Formats: sequence, structure tokens, C-alpha cells
Amino acid sequence: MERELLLLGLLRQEERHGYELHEFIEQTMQACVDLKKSTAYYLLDKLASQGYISESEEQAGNRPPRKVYRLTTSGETFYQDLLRENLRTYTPARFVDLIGLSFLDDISANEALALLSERREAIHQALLVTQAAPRHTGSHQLMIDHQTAHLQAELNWLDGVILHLK
Amino acid sequence: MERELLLLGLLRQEERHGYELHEFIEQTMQACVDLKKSTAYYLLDKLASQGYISESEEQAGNRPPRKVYRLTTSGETFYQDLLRENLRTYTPARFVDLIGLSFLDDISANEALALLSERREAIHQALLVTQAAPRHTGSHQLMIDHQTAHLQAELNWLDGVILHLK
DNA sequence: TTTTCCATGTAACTCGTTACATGATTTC
DNA sequence: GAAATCATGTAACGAGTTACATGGAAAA
Repeated sequence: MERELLLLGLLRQEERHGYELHEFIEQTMQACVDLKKSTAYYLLDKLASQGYISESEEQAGNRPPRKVYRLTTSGETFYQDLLRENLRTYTPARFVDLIGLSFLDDISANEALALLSERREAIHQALLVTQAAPRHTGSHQLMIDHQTAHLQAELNWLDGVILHLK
Repeated sequence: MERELLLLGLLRQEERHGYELHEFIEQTMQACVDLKKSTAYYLLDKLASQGYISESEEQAGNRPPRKVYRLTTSGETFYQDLLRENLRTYTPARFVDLIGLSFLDDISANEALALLSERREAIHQALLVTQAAPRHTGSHQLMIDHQTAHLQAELNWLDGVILHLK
């Protein structure tokens, strides 16, 4: 339901059409969320059919017609519920992408060092990108701050492993 | 491919049957990986049909027959490739479960505080569980250490948010 | 005697991604 | 004239989960 929450929350601020929503998410939340265009359209359809948002066609000049969505009253209630549920409950993060670590001593320390350095570089890069993102007003910034803190922690931890290998 | 890597890596240490593998993962890696029984059986079937592991039926007393798997030569090569690929590349973690944060100022500071405290408690609990896990020999411990570091960082960060709300 | 453990599997379903299709319009 | 942008969608696929089925043996 997290993606639904995201769309509803954004539509609550102001009415928008699908393309616009996806663009916004891609540009300003790319560090934290990855929502594909087709998924966005699909979810908007679904939310509309459930009555949580209303749909109205709009034409801007010669451009293709857009479907503009706005939050309905029942959408507002739903949003409030989702938001509270989301803030309250912690879903443990599983780092499947680190499973290789369990088998680190199956390869030589030297090669391990080389591989982990590559990984370190990628994390560092991600950190720079996240930090370079334009600051936001209000709580939108919180997610970006969290991402930064997380990446920082990942770097620190990985540096510890690397140090230990040397 | 991470789950495949996990199974291959474990089978490389010693031959095992499906039930055993799943049990091991559940008991000793529960903080880091969550692999359902059916997924395990499915993956083992697949890996066997691809020739990366071999299958042999075994009977222990009156118990139901087991399928014992062991790594083949081609499985070994595959494993080595997967392992290196996994260690080298970083897949950015997306914390969908924190999307609500973006909308934190849609609710009162007091209620936000209450909700986030609940979340804090859950994280803290997860940290205790992870720390309580019996220590492992070799690099298996690394993943658990990572999980601990991550949870610690989450706690710190959340405490910052909570402090700011007060 | 009922529940739990051992041991394996199948079928249906959910969620999300990929790849593709359309078509006008503005920019290079 | 080609490419990118605006705008929406569909169909097929993939990974993984849920729920269910089986059936004997050991433990409560």
C-alpha cells in the first residue's frame, strides 16, 4: 500500500495528472522511491475505480488530453488511515543484495578487497547523488535525510569490513 | 539471483536436503533473509534442472524420503560468478516503508510522536533479537553484524526525528 | 488423542517490471 | 528530417507468497 499512500499524499496537496505525478516522483524522490510509469498509471486507475480519487479529462492546448486526479472524501479517510499505519509499523529491511558476504571467505582477501572497493565506490556515488538533490520544504526532506543517513552508515560499515581485510 | 547464491553457497559447504536448508536459513539468518519453504523447494528444483546441483534420494529410518542436493562442477563455476557479481555491485536500498515520512506534517506533532515511538520500539525490538542471535564462525557473522549496524543507524536517525518533533 | 515435526510439493494469486503501441508536438 | 517530449495505456512475463494437500512419526 506504500505506493498508493504516495500517490494519495501527493494528490492531496494538489490535483495532478499521471504523467506529472510520475515526473515529480522521478525527479524529486529518485533516491528513495522507484515507481515506473506503467505502475503509476495502473495504480491511478485502480484508486479511481475504488473511488479514492476522481478522474477528469483536461486539454491543454494541442497536447494530448490528460486525466487529472483529485482526492475524494473517501480517499481522504483512506489516506489518513494508510499514513498512520505506515508511520506506526516498521517493516524489517532485508539486505538480500549482501548475501555474498556470508561467503566472503570463499575467496582470497585480495580479491575480496577489490570487489568490495568497487561496491564502496558505488555507495559513495549514491551518497553524492543523494546529497546533491535540491532541498525540499517540509517533511519531504525527511526521506532524503534518511537515505543520506542510511548511505553514510553503509559506507562506515563497509569501511570497517575493508579495514579488517587489510 | 541472490537466493540462488545463498542456496549454492550453503550446498557448497556440505550436501543438504531442502527441509534442512530452509530450517538453517530460518534459524540462523532470520534477521537478514526471509526465504519461504515453497520458494526454497522451487529454487532447488530449478537449480537441479539447470545442472548446478545434483539430486539424490535418501531415506533416514521411517522418515519421509529426502532429496539431498550437492553442488556440481558447473554449479561451482556458477557460484563463483554469482558471488563475485554480488559482492561487487551495490543495489540501492529503497525504503518504501518510510514513504509516510514525506507526509509527516499532515498530522499533529503529538500524534506523529506517538506513532513514531511505536515504530521506534519495533526497531529496538528487532535490534535486540538480532543481537541475541548466536554468534557464527567466519563470514556468516558479517551479515548479522551488518544488520545490527543498520538497525543501530535506523534507531539513531529516528531518535533525531523524534527529538526534533518535541 | 490431538498437536507438532518431518518432508515435499502444486495451484492460484499479487505485485511490479518490461516491452511494446499510439500519436501529436516541439526541439535539435 | 530525426529525435525527444507529452500523455496514456496494454499484454506478457517474472519473482515470490499464500494457501492448500499429503502422510507418517514423534511428542504433548
